[in-house]
Amino acid sequence: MTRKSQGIREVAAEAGVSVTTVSHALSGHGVVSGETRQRVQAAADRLGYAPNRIARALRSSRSNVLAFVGEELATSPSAGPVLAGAQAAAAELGFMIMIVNAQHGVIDGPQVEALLAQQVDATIFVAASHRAIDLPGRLDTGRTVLVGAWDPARGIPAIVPDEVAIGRLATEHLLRAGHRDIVHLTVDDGMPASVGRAEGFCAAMGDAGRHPRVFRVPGPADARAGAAAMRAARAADTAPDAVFAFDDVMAMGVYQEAGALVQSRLSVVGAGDLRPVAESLRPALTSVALPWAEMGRRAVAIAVGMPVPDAVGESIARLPGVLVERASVRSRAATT
Amino acid sequence: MTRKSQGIREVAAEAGVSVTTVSHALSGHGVVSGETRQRVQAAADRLGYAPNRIARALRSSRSNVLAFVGEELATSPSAGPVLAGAQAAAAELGFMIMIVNAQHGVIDGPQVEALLAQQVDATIFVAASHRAIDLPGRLDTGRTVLVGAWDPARGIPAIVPDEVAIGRLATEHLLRAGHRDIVHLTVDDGMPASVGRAEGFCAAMGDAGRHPRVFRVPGPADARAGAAAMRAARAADTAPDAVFAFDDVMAMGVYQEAGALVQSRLSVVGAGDLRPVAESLRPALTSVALPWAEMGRRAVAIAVGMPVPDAVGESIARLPGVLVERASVRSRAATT
DNA sequence: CTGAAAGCGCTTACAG
DNA sequence: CTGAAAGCGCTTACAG
Repeated sequence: MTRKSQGIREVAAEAGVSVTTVSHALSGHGVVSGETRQRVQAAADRLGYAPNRIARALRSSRSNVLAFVGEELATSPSAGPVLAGAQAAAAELGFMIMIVNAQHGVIDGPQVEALLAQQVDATIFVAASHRAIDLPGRLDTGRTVLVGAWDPARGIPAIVPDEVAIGRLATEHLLRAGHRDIVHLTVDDGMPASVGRAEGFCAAMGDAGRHPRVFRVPGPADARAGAAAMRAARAADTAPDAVFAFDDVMAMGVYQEAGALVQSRLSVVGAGDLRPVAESLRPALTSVALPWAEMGRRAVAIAVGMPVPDAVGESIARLPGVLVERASVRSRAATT
Repeated sequence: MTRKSQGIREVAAEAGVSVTTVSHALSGHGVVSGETRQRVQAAADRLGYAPNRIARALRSSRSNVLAFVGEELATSPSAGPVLAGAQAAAAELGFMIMIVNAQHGVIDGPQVEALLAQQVDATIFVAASHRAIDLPGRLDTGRTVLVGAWDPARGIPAIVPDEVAIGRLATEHLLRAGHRDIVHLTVDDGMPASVGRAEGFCAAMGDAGRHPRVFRVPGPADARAGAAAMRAARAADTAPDAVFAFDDVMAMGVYQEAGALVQSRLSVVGAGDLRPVAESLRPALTSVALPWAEMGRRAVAIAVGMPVPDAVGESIARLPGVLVERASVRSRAATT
């Protein structure tokens, strides 16, 4: 299996040049004649040679590995998609990803030390929920990027979903379908997701000249909350013809509370694009997908391109969501 | 931030010993007097020294990093939990985890090469669905363990869920609750999960002296399939008093098809413990959780303890699931 | 354009 | 028990 260690020396011998030249030719860093480069490449191919990344890292002090510190890797819906996006981007750039899990929001000290001892080139911290955080000092190396969170106290580059745009997107989709009496069902937890989406909803309704009606219930944003909010909306109101729920799980509560209506004439859109839920509901739920994979990709791009410590400027990038249309929005003759 | 590189030399100077002694003292590999060890330790602590893992890896040719190759990291429900379990176990053992994603079941060649060039000590391959696979040759290094899959052609250690035990567990729970007319709703895809769980169901029913009735519909195992199977069961049969659905999503279909019954007197148990679904349903769904985190832990234990290539013996470990009780199983007077 | 030499930060025989 | 020396496999000034 493991071929008898083919090192740079064997390649040099095979190509009839020095190891220095092999290094130059293969890394593209030195200046080598085209002819030599080809001979070296051919020799390397023949031997199946790939430079030892450990040796390279030790010598050059660039490991080409990125640390991925994820909160609640096991259960957070964002963890997998962000990680997959980051991994893909890293692969394209020749980087590997090393992970550590932050259970219950706390990062194991020894794990962080190990990461640093591993000489990672930068670290990506991924929050389980969109919020402000206080990054542990040891991680604040000047080569860190935050995903799904930001650190108000430090100038760390962050990349988060554009919650306002997400609320707008959902609402405008409903408006385009001809709905006018649209309510927004959400939770009063004061988090960026709920306040941002509500804000986007209100803005879109305002632009359309409609009065935005928002029904907030106490969190957490589960099916029970969705049902409760729907109940409140029906009690307070002439029947709405569409609802924008804070997320897919709350939308599921809407189905439970008003199943017959949803079957017949109430349109609903959720957010989060939680596949097993959105696809299983009937009618299948239209939802705004959060840009998790893209967030992962961007995080890697920033991390890799990051100049040396303290040259980074503070900045928060907000990424839009994307609408995933399924069957829960019926179009309806516009009546104003 | 980054302290001016505190190396083993600085520690040696601080402790007034040689670097050799520092290495011996800190690694625990050499024989050092207790007094010396303490002096070294104190010096290391004072300087905040942690050995450079890259240098250590290069010299000792043990990187203390494990490769985690996961299929469909973004969407597989098992990926997160397995990864979290593996990460926790690795941390305890002083190992780090490096990940690569296998999109659509294919592993990027360059990525695998990079993994090997990274000198990972072993690799853990995690399948998105329980099945037989054919591990890419380059990964078959003699230091690989499979999770959620096995390779019939090679003697690679594998660890999978015990589907039969899972079927048994769900069924026996229903039997213990006093149910007798229990049906199993599943899919005819011939995969280990569906055939194993059905087998466990039949065995448990047999033990209880009941005739096992299994309704199979064409896959995939989505809510539509669950509803169809439920429809078939009701058509074929006097009404069952309980159903064991292949998984939580099919169970959701049962709720959709027979909502009133589920509210009033039909007990149901699912499998997979898909949180957003199981917790959102009403009544909340009792489900058998798959042992994903434990599978991850075990995989790491095997990987770390793995002797040198070709000393490994073929073996498949099957782990039981655990019942997560919620509200969908009512107990009922036993009537035989 | 090419190569001899030093060295990244450790660990590991090997002597003492 | 302790330490001087070699060396892991590369890259990187530096000469030629």
